[in-house]
Amino acid sequence: MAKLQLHNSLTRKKEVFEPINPPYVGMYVCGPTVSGESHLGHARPYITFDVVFRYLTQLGYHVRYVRNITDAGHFEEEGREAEDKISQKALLERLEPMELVQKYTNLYHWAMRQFNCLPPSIEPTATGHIIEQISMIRKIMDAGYAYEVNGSVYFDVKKYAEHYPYGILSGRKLDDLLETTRDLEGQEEKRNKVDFALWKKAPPEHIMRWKSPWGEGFPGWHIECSAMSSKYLGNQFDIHGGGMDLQFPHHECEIAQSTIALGEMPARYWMHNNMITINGRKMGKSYNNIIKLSEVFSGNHPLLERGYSPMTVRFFVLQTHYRSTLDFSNEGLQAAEKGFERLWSAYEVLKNLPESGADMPADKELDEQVTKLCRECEEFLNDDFNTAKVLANLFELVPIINSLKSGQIKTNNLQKKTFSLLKQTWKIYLEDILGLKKDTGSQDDKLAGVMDLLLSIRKDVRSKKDYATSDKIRDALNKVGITVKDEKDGGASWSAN
RNA sequence: GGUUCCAUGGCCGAGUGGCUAGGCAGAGGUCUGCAAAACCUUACACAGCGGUUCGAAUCCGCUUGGAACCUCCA
Repeated sequence: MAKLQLHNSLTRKKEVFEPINPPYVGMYVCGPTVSGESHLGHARPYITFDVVFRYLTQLGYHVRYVRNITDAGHFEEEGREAEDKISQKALLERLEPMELVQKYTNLYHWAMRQFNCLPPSIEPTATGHIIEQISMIRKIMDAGYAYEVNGSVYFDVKKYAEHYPYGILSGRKLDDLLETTRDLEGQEEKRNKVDFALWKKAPPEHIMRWKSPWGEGFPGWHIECSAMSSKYLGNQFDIHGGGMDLQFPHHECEIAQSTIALGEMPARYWMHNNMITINGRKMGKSYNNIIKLSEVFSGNHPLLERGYSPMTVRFFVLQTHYRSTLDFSNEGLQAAEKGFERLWSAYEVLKNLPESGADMPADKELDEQVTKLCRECEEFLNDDFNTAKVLANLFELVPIINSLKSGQIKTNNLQKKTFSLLKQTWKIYLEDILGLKKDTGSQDDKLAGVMDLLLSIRKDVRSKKDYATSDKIRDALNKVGITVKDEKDGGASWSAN
């Protein structure tokens, strides 16, 4: 079996994946800040790492997948809004901070279910781990790499960089940073502008606050991930994932914190997904170009021609390699929608084909082609999770599957084992690993019953060549969004959109 | 300004030296009462200029254009 290779941001190379304690794998992925609703850009890492989680599991690893919820709020450390994002918004919305956090956590979970993302093994919250964070800060202070000023604690980056490779992950050089970092307000307390906060003193109006050895305050921007990942996965674990925009400073700071407090780098493999762009520009609050997930689904947004289903979005994301940027467009989504529909209906056809095949394939070439296309899927995923290539192979199998159904390709053209390999491949890759599923339409049993009746009436009138009535039924159904397709054997199928 | 990355056919997107992924849209055909679907065939490409090589979308250099990070960010 080929080995799984993944691109390690730390070394900027593809490396063979070797877990620290096989068959166990620890994976930590930076989760959302639940101070607002998730947008399309957020969907990418969660879908990406869902596939990583699923594939590692498929390979037989016992994966502990930890994905945090940032509910303590990252404050805008340097200036402009020197206040906790969550509490600020809470005031505006006249909600309790935790009420707000709960609301958006629920929404986030809802969106993840829509995308068919498996829940992580542990989903720790920052507010639930204040003690762990404080204790980690203390270790860093004891080691002499952090200092307290006016009830806040900062990490001494300059000192750290004298002994450790600060910038190892992001390729930054401290000197460059010292030169180029802008002068912003609220920096006076720091010894150097590259220092970052481990603990922040809470101003009087700040609602979210906890007691600490340094007075009342709240944890700094980066410490929660270090504290929680080490608590649940150990000082060093296998994979740390997140968006590329977290590589610096967030993940670089995590490395510094863990190196001092725990004596080693937190993760061996770092994986970063690229951004979703819109008109070539990253989707983000500061660019004012975000489309919330609920808006994507409903189509209720000026940039959207209409809504797109969660599976369309998932498919759209998986058609691109996770380290490339993915540009949003209505055209792209609509192409994805059609493509996915075609792929999925072929899968349904395949599922309904009876197990068959010959002992010796009548068409050896075809048999080999099918086998190759199926087998390559594993190879592609092993090559840094190339979901795009897996989908391409499945698409290449679509005409073969459809022809098997229509009889243009006889089932004895394939070997029995090839036939079952084909079925297995689609089940495992499409459903289990890529995590795609049928879009849940509005169909219910009652509708299905009504449709059965209508189609059977229509079949009767067609047998009498009463095409006027036949077309009337089809046209009327079309108007309410139900498509009827006549099939060669005289039957008909329908689908609602 | 510093660091890093990208530039593929009408659109989206794989692809790290030779064997021209794939999807959507387009064209022609088969099937069909018609339609849809399906199936078959098919046009369209590697930003520009140099270089390395028997051979480059793929390696190197330059130019142009774009992006990300350096501020919260997936």
